[in-house]
Amino acid sequence: MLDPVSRVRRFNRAVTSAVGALDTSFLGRGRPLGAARVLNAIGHGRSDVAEIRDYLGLDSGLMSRLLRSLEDEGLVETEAHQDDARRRVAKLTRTGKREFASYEALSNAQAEGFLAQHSQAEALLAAMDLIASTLTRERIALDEMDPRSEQARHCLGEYYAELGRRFSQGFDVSLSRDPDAKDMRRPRGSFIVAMSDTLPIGCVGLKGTDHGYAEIKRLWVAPAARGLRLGRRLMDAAEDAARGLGIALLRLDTNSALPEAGQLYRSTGWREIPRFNDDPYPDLFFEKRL
Amino acid sequence: MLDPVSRVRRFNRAVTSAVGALDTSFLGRGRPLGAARVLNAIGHGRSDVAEIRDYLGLDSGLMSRLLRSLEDEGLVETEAHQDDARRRVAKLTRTGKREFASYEALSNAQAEGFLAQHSQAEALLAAMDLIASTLTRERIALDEMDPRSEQARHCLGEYYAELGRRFSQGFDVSLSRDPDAKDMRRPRGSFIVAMSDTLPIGCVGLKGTDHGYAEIKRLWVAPAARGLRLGRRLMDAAEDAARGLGIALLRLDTNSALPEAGQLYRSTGWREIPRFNDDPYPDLFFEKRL
DNA sequence: CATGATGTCTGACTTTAGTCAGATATCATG
DNA sequence: CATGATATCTGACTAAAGTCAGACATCATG
Repeated sequence: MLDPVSRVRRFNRAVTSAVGALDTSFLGRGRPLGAARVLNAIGHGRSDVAEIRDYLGLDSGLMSRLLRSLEDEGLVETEAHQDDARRRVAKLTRTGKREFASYEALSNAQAEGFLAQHSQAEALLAAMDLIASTLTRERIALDEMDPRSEQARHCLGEYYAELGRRFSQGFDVSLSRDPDAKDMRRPRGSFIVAMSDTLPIGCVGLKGTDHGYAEIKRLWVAPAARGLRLGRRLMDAAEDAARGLGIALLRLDTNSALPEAGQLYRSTGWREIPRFNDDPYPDLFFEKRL
Repeated sequence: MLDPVSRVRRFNRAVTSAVGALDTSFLGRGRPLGAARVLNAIGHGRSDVAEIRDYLGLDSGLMSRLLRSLEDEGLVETEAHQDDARRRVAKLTRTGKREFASYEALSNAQAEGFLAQHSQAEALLAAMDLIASTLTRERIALDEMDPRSEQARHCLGEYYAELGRRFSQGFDVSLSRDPDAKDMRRPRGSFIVAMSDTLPIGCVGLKGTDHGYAEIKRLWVAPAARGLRLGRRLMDAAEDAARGLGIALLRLDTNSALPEAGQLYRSTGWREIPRFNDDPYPDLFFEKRL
């Protein structure tokens, strides 16, 4: 059974039984799965009852009873929301935090055990990232962030590392015109990170200049997220941000060693123009009027 | 959240919710999940009631009732086992087969939809194969097969393709000493395929000769299964087969462009020897006394 | 062929999950 | 401050899954 559909279904079977095992491990602490899921949702920082209900897809009556049972166990306390006394916020008690930590330890041990099965953990992780990104594709959020934020810095680091691998002469940020963070923050510009769940998987910078145009910089998509047309989404978001800032003309530079980038630009209304800066790395220059 | 454990857990979350969605699609035919799972197990060729119960992890009482409900629907018939009238065998009626086909169509459509999400389906499939092989690692079966079987021929085809990619001069089977299938069948030799679920993911041949030794040929592990120490398992199985055939001396040839193979041989008791054949491709020769 | 083991079935349960219709308190609005 | 909307809770239910003890037929064995 080697056709694509069979391979996907083989994966589904493998994963379904693994998920079953994962569930039963969550049952190991003498609490039904529903209650365990609520406890863990609270532990992971979801405090609003409606938010938890929504996240877990529960009926309000069921949710209420699950919360009550956790309260009876002394793991959770609820109180009215500060701004709106109809809403309730749940938080863990000291015992609840301990219990949550046990679940966390269980999950971590499980994850470590899985990684340990494989002598090439990095390949395994890359495959998992790819699949998780695909599965959560429609939930990839493009968030405007400070270019100095942890998520942005992670993306930039990966971006530089990849340039270093793909440029025959390597890549040294200090030789390139590294944009000032201030230029990629409102009101001069913007920096957008694509987040899949908690993992940053792509970014793009909009860098304001004093020359009547803004530049697109640092477009990067994680290997795990390629093929999802995320580059296009990031570019669209950057252009939207530019319009919002009243910018009418965009420019960018790139390198012919990154053919997929050039192709993306050409297919989305960018026009090749002559060199407009003296950065040593790029050899292709584009412009787009919004 | 970029550490390995967080990445595994992100994958788990993504996959858990996807599996949930998969389950609800199985509910779309107006039958509880338990009954649907039994019906599909039978459709996939599991006929022994005990086997199904074991596969699905069901209590015998529950299993019995689920079978009864499928019988009441006219989808399944049971009869006593030929050799042992205590055991029961279940099979699908004509209506049952139609119903099973509907589930199959649903699963296939789901798989196709998933593949369509991704513009680089081959990368996605490779990642799924890798994870499925890892998850089902302990269920990888080493089966002795005819070297002409479909599974064996698939492995050999992949093996030749990989040699073609990795040898600087390419690889042409007709120039190499392609072993006769008869030499890799009992009683002269053996051919072993590693099966993960329905997917062949590795092979090794034991080729009998008339020179007082047998040769190990065609050791191959699918990219999706590398890192699981499957090469070692295959070699162990081949050596066991050789012992079973009363063979006391093994030889093999390989190429220094395949360093992982040479390392495996050296670390498992093989000793380098001078060239013992005139095949143009190998440049390294090993021997092992059993 | 008696005996204990095995595989399935039935009856009588429990637990968990989920649904739905109100009840109650609070909020936003005019 | 009356009114409709919103968030949560309670009570009363159903469906599905799972558990357990014992009944029954059949098998392997000495």
